[in-house]
Amino acid sequence: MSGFRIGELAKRADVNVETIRYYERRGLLAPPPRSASGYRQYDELDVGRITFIKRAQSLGFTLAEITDLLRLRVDPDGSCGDVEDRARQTLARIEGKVEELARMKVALERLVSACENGRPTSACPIIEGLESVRELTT
Amino acid sequence: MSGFRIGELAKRADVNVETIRYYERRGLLAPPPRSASGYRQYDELDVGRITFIKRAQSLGFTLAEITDLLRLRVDPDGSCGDVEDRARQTLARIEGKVEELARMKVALERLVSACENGRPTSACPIIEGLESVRELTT
DNA sequence: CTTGACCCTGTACTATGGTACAGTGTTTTA
DNA sequence: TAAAACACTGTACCATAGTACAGGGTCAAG
Repeated sequence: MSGFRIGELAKRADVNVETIRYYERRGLLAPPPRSASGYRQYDELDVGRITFIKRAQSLGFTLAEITDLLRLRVDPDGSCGDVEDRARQTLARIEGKVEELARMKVALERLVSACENGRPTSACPIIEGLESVRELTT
Repeated sequence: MSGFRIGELAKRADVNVETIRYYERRGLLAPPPRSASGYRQYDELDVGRITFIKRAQSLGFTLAEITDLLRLRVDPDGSCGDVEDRARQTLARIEGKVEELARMKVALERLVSACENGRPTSACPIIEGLESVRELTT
């Protein structure tokens, strides 16, 4: 269970050292234990935490939303109605995102197949692709 | 086909007027025709364009990437190998995003069901849900 | 026992994606 | 026919998410 310092964590999670300290300031990462000389001590779990933050970000979540996501948990003695609500809201957002991605996928696949057939496409096939899908879907 | 001005477009696409002018400066929207007095003239298609930009953004694409996406099209006389490549790369990214969302979904669903059972969860169920999907199998 | 590679805090700067005027012209409406 | 209401350009400002020092301490290797 090797502990390591911030530079090593930055390397493993493929982010800047300053980004890690920034996440700590923002409350996305809990202040880690310190060595006798004051160096931050991390472990493998921290790599996962940062990777999660980066992925969530690439899916269009803001750091504020991710902060909230990371705090979502069922408390042993707290009521959990609120947690459940927020989790369900996020689930709904995720489903919406998946649908949008599916639409973009169809539009891009059409573009690729137009390519393969050597057919030119309209001025904006992406948007038109999305619109024609909507005709079929709704 | 009713043409309308920037304020009306902003209202229909639910964005700020300044955002539309900003997108034009950035090259995300082509400069529209102007009225005799110099007012920008838009139509329904522009609503779709802006809606697309907003959605792509919420899926984690940057304006630079969206600009590229919007320009993706098969040219009548240009070679299309490059267009196809870029479209395929985007398709791969989209598939990756869908997978990540699916993982987040599972983690959140587990959280909700832990909630329903009144069981407390660990310090960070979201990340742990993503990492150890097999243990505990709800 | 010093040099180089790290780490610390604190503060300043940057890029992206807008937003908000200021100063001026145009349209609509009371 | 005047005053809202809207549009124009240009420039300045803002929030978010980092990134980059400055000025200093720690520590292993040579």
